[in-house]
Amino acid sequence: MRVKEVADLVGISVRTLHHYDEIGLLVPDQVTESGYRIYSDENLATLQQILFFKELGFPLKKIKEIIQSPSFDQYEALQLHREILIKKRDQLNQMIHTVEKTILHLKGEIEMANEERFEGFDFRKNPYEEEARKRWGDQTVDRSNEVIRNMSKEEQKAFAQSFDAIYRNLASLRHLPPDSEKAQAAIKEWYELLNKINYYSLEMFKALGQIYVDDQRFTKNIDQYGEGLAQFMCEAMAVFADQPKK
Amino acid sequence: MRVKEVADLVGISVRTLHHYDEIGLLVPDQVTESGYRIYSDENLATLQQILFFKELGFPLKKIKEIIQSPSFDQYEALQLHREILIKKRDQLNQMIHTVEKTILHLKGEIEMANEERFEGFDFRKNPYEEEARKRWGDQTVDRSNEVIRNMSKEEQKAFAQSFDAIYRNLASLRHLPPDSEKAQAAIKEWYELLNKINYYSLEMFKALGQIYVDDQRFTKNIDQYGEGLAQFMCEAMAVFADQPKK
DNA sequence: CATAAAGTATCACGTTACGTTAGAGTCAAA
DNA sequence: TTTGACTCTAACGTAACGTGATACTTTATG
Repeated sequence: MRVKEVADLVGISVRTLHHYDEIGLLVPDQVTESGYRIYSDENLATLQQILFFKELGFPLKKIKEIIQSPSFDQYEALQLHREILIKKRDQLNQMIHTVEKTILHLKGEIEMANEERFEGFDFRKNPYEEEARKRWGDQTVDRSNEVIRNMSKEEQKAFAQSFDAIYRNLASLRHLPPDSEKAQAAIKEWYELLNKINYYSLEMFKALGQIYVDDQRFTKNIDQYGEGLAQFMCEAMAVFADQPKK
Repeated sequence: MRVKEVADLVGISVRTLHHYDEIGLLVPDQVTESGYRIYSDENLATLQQILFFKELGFPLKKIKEIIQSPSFDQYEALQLHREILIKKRDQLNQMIHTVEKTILHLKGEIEMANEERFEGFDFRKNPYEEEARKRWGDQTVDRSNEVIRNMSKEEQKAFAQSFDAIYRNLASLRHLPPDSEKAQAAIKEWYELLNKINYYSLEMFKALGQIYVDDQRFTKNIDQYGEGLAQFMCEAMAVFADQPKK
């Protein structure tokens, strides 16, 4: 299928398909000698996933990460889609209820507080991002794991020891406030060590801390060094990332 | 209520509130001497409307037009909100069904065509725009009516006569194809006459033609000159607006 | 086969709706 | 009084296309 056919079938623009190709989000399986994009059935299946995540409010960059994640599984994604759609339907029922209450309020039949006006309406940041991260991990983490996998045994051992040392140090500091000098010094070491493996911006670093508590696998692993360490690190990493810029 | 309180209550950013004030979409009822915005309960009610239309995919510019339309009525808007929410809920049920079918397809239990993958998903342009236009009219039309109302009686009479003449001419041409030379010449006159009253871009002109058939009031009025004239004009105006640019 | 219209490509500026950062002023609580 | 939170304006940046232009390709028809 060429661009117009796909665009018409799906209800998006040709420009959108061009754009998705450009950014590597949906690359057609084939391109003719004259440069025409040919989309396969597989491309269409992927497009469905893309459009669904987009509908849920995910930025394209994030969608790309998700569907290209090693652990991404189409079947699992569809299960999530179904769950979320059901959740949204329930939310819609709540919204209908709120609007109905507002109508009654306008007719003077009931009282209504300002808070009630917005019940069921959720304008905050994409609430489904957490869900996706839990299922498909974080690309930065995945890349780090990849880098470590490609290290020599000696290098791996050296890093493992550094990891161990820092975890132990942090475990011994976890009774301190996350923003204390000692905690922050240890976190700085942690930040620098991670940046030896793979580039982490402060923002990524902070998000990683959040993953430590959100993802049971990380929490379990880290809390071996001391109960509550994952939570402590999460907070300390946020402080570190949020410190005033120099 | 000041910006942070409103932002936290509703789940939007302070920046958004600033932006809405800047573009005149939501202007706080009060501003302190130090320049602080103070939002009233009435402002919150308007914000609810704004956020709802925004959730439905309306551009802010359009939302502004709607809520500032002379015929905008909050009660009516809430009724529409309720209708649309119910529609969306039904659509969600369809989407759930489609996803479930996709899951079965993936498990090899059923066959599925490409078209079926996207059933219930609607990625086209805002489908609720028509609904809103029907209820709250078109700002350009409203402004034209306003201009005419402020004309002297002589001017009004002169324009009425010009309107009449063009309608009659077009009525006599409606058996021709909308893109015929004669039809297009008459439509050009119509375009120029309207632009004497109020500025119409080609895009607006085309949208106005659509209003002639969508809005019963216009259809009735125009079809007095000849059955099907509104439809004919709609098509001819679209041709005129879409003609190659010179 | 020739032609015209529809389809397709790339390029690049424009649009919309904020997000983000910076620097300065204001408010409220301790 | 001090400090931290809040608020303001200004302005650049970002994401995701929309739009218009120009040139090449494909398809259907006479």
